[in-house]
Amino acid sequence: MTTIREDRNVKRTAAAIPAEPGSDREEQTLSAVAYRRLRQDIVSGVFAPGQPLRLELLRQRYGLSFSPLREALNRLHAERLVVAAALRGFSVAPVSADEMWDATETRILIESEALRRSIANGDDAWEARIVAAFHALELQARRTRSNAASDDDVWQLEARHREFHHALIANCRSPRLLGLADQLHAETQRYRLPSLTGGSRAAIRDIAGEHREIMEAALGRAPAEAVTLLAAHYRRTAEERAAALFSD
Amino acid sequence: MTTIREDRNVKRTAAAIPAEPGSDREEQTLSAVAYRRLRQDIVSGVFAPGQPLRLELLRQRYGLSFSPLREALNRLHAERLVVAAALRGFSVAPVSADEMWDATETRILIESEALRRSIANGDDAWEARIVAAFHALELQARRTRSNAASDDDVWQLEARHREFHHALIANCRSPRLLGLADQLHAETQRYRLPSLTGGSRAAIRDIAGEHREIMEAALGRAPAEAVTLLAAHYRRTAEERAAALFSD
DNA sequence: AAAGGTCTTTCTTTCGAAAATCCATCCTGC
DNA sequence: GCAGGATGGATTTTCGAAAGAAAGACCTTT
Repeated sequence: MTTIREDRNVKRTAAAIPAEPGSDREEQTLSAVAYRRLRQDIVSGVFAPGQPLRLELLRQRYGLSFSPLREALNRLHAERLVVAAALRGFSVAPVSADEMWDATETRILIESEALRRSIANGDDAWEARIVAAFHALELQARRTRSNAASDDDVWQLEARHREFHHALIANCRSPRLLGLADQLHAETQRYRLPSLTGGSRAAIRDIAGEHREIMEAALGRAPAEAVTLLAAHYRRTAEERAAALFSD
Repeated sequence: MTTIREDRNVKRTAAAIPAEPGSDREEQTLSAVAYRRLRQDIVSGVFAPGQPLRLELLRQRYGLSFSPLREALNRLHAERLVVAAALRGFSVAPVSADEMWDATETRILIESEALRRSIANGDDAWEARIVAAFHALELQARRTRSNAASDDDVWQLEARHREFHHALIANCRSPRLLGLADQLHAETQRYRLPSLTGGSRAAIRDIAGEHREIMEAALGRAPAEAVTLLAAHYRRTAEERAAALFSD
């Protein structure tokens, strides 16, 4: 009891300070905390696909009350990461080959268009961001592959990968396309294979090379080629995952 | 004692009846009621764009408590129909020419792909549904135009229009594309002009003719042509609305 | 022993109030 | 006169409990 009140007072005070730029800003509401943490835990597989998300369990895990949890679950439901059955609560959305391919092809549709527009609007800052993201991704990939990769290394690699793909389409000037790309990224991310993250199969595919080709086509203002390469990149990833997860 | 048992038994029995098909099924939860009604009221302009959605107001209007209202608002937030500011509540998403065009072009992207796939997968039932929807739309359009159109006529016309466009893409076999099409339909519907619904400008454009051409291209298995016509149809509508609403 | 119905348990959903926050207004001190 | 801070009312957000529904346990009856 006391601990809770103390905690909350601390947060209040912190929230009153107007968010120093550059620093990790304090979350504004508990609903936002619940949303962020739940999304992360679903995408990263802490909760298995199909698993019922019992409110009492979540309440204990996150130390929150029902209201913010239900709000977060409703948002995730709209994003297709959880399914809801009336009067029977929420579950993690199930996975299947069909769902994975639907998410993958929809992602290709969205990001292809976003990439075309991003190239058309491309400027110096856009190019610089892509080059920087590619470089950071390569460094982190090497770091993750070489020595025994820590969990943080794997997490960093995913963040760099996300940033690289986001940088490519960042100049498309469509808030909807960017939002959908983010959402579909989260959905496809659920099919990521733990065994492959730094494993042997990765060597078969020259992922870094694929990234480089996409980047060069984008910077060279060759939209058709860039889109073809990007689609192939995503389809290869999906095929790899389908083969391992659904044993086609 | 007895009363309690009776009450519970009565409700059990009612709930146990498995929702007679065709009849208006009882809404399962109050959250679902709140979602449906709020969405309708936002799309149809009962709440003006930008207007704050005060919870107390909504509570009185719908006779619901905070919890189901907040859940509905969160879902609508994910659909971009309402915007949320932390600790300052929800507002109806504002409208602008930029937003309208983003919604329109995104809708064209989604529905074009869905239409291509729908044509590729098309079967007899799909064709029949399109023809039936087109016919029903024409009848209702005539009914709405001829005599003094009642509010119900206008509402019916919108429903027929929605069903026609939905029938075209219904066979695409992608739950995501269908869901996004529905969502983007709601967003673009907000820019509908009351003055034009049965008004004079409608005569300038041969909307029924555009619909017929799209249908014929689809039934004739000419995906490229169908997609071109559909995109032109949506762009013309958007141009009309931009001219009237944002006085370009 | 099986079928059918009733009770118990578990869980979701809803409610109303309490806590926390924002915003506008007013007051104080310079 | 005005900047700056306190104050009050309106509003959102959160909480914990009560109500409602589903699933399984249990008991009766045949």
